[in-house]
Amino acid sequence: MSIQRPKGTQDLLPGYIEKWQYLEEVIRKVCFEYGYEEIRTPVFESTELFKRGVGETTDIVNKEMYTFLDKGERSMTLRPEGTASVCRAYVENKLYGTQQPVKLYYVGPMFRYERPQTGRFRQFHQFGAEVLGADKPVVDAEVITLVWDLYQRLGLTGLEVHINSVGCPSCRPLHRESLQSFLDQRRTDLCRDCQDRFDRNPMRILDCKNPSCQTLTHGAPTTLDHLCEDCASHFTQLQELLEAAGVAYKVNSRLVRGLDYYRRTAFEVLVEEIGAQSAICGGGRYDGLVEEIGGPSTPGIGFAMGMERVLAAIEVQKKFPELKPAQFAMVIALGDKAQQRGFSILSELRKSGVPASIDLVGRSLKAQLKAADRVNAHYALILGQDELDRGRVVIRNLRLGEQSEVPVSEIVSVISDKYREGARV
RNA sequence: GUGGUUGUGGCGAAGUGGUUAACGCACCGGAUUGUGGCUCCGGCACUCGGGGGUUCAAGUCCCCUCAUCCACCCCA
Repeated sequence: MSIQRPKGTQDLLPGYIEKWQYLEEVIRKVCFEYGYEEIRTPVFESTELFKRGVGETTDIVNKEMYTFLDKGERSMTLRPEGTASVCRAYVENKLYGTQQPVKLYYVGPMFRYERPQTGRFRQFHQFGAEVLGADKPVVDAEVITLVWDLYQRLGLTGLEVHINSVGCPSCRPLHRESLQSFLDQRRTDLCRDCQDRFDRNPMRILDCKNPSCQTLTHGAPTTLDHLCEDCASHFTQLQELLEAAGVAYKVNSRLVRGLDYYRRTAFEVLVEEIGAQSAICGGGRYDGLVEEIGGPSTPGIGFAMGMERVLAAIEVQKKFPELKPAQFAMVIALGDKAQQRGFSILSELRKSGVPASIDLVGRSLKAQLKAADRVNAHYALILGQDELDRGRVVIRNLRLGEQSEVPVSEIVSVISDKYREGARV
């Protein structure tokens, strides 16, 4: 058997790539309007960055990273997410020395070694945004609003925006303690994973999907019950701002995101209809991350959106606009002499910005018209020996099935005029 | 890492052990000689994912393997 693409990767072919281009276009537009600028960082980084930035206890670092040694024996890793890289770039390029906050976004491939399934790939794509250097609740609100706004523009419905506050280093220990004492006597009834989590990261038990863990944690103290004054007011203000912006959110006190760095605000956007992997966006505040990576103490918040999943949602909800690429004109030349003339006409058309093509494989007139039809061309410019002798070109309107003749010298201006008029028929 | 699903021509899809492996779509060509989208006709598979086995005989049964898809874990 011939070589095939690696498991969990995909070839994005013409016919579908237009949908990606459309999504990227909307993303860039929204980001521009919100004043976010693009950043591009390497697709691989020192392994250490992700160990520190994502967290040693996470599944991503423990079992999902594409790690390799380069020829200089340095351990490198294909980026599993974007936030760590953006923070690294912020520190390395001393963006903390510029006007704060810094508002950035990125679009690109991420890599995670996992078993593929619906909405999950080994190479997938994320759109993400990060705001570094601002800690007020408005920032959180703006970021969530951006996400919401983007989904609105894409026409998506039935979305659920879940928000929560996981507290900060000063209030989280209190929650941890009270949660542990709540669960202590039923500890052995928890699933195996949660028994591990009990000491390591008990908060995650709240988020466990195992039904028995869910009943056991029913009525358990949540982080919201233990927020310190600052965190509580931050969360309240966030909600007020989201209401002001018209974002339909739900407080979900069991929402605990997987990455270690989250602080205070955590949020997630879910859609049904796209399979078991229903989260199309996840994010939160990470005020300690930049420092963890060796930079100055800097607050930060951001999110990552799975583009494949967003596209799947747009697809099932049938919200893609008409995306039909069309060649405006097809030059149909018969014979070598006509081909030369036709080729020169074609090149003039292209110079004036008209999308146009010519037969490249020596097809018959009939076959060329068929081909013109297939690329949705508006006009066929027919040039044979006959026309050549008389210095004229046949213009056939393929939509109407009507045709007329025009002198060769005028053909380019006639067609480009029609193109500019945006001729629909 | 665990569980299940599927694997026939470019795509979709028949085929319930036995001569030349249906059909649809797509593609290419043609229907009195230079005009498309409809219709009609014709062309287009020597590994039925790969390997091994059972049998007189296997796409059809068994084993192994690879790939795929779906689900769990976790995540976007």
